[in-house]
Amino acid sequence: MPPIPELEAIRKAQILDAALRTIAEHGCANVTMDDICRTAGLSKGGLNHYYKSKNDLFMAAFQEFFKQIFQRGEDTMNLYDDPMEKLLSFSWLYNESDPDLHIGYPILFDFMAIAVHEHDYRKIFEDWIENWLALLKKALLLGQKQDRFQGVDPDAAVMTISAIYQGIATRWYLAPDTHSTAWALDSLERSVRGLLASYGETSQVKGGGYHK
Amino acid sequence: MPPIPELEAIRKAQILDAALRTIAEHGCANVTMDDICRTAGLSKGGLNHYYKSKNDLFMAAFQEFFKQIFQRGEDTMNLYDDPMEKLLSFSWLYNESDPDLHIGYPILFDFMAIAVHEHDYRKIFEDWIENWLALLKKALLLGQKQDRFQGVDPDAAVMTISAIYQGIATRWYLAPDTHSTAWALDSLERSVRGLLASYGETSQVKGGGYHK
DNA sequence: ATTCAAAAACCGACCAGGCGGTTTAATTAC
DNA sequence: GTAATTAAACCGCCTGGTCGGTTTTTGAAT
Repeated sequence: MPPIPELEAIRKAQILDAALRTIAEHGCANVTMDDICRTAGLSKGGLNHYYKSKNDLFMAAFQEFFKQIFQRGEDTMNLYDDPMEKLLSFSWLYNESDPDLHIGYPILFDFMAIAVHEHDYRKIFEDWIENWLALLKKALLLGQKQDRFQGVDPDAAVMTISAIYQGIATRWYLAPDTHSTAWALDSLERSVRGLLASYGETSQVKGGGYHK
Repeated sequence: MPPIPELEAIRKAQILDAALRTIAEHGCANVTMDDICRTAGLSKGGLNHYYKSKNDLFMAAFQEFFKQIFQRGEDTMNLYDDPMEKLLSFSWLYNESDPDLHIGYPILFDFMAIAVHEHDYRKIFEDWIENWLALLKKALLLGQKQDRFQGVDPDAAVMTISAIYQGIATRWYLAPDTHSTAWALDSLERSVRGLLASYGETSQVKGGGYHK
């Protein structure tokens, strides 16, 4: 008989949270089940009751992670009305005083390294990206409904914008001494505005030389 | 007696190459010394003669990797005379039929995941980035000497350009089904041109709303 | 209300396998 | 013959997963 129906959900959330924090601290390669047990305040057997294997736990933890991060992005974007502000609303990714990010970035890097080799993990990553793109696309199409971003190819543009976010994030997090937050924010805005403007100037940018 | 004096250099190169290929195939977390030995055509004892520990070998392998990649970037860039062409000359990073890249990307992802936690690794990454930035900066300054890229802040701009390369690369490699090579090349060119143009339009892009 | 049985939740000692590193034996070159 | 280099057997540690046992909770029976 289940003592309380929601106990399982509580325990699982507790374990996933512990797993994510432990992975972020030690890195996937070095983390042991014992570490996670200790962080979660459970024994090996107790943990095993909810997740059969290490891989099961990791998969669940990563999915939970991506869900949370995306939710935060969506919520933050919805705070803005202006399409361009929506597109630039993910600047919270470059907030060095946000403790969640110091868990999130290590996990993301670890995850991508695994995704290179493991198909299941790669699929999760791809789906996550698809969600981001859909979110950005909504903002971009809203702008086009207001006669802005003329000539912009929505699908290609949101892929690029999202990639720019990621590129800046990579440098901002891994080489913070040289890549300041101010640089990240300025770069993001310049790049995104520049990209969108590039569609307006010419329908085909390829092949032509650059003449100021 | 060493049959040939330069045997050590040959063996080390052979081992490093084997290590890089093995890491790329299996991922850092799963690779064993035995794997590398087998790939290198050496025994455990033989390998141990040249590299005392796994960590020694990995450090050396990663340094070798970054050296090679950078060398290739520098060589390729030097094939071009036009500053803008130089800035865009790293498009070989998005050549899916280049077998070296299918070794390079896995290694880079693995390396970054480790660099998050290990200071020594992070330092190698930062130095590598510094080298790229210096390379790009040379091209950009050459352009400014030709009265192009006016108003562009060289240091900030090359950081952004380099970050854009990385962001596009991340998506292009990890989600190739949706992020085609054509998209990568087009995105790169649009983003870089757009970024550089953004400096010319206004000296301060921040704070203002976007009005088409 | 109290007792009791059954099921769920939880614990932690234990085990087998795999790993990095070491040591010992064999082989080669001169 | 000897020194140097390679090969392979070996060792000890660590880890993930198992498994019997223990506690806790529930619901029914008295």
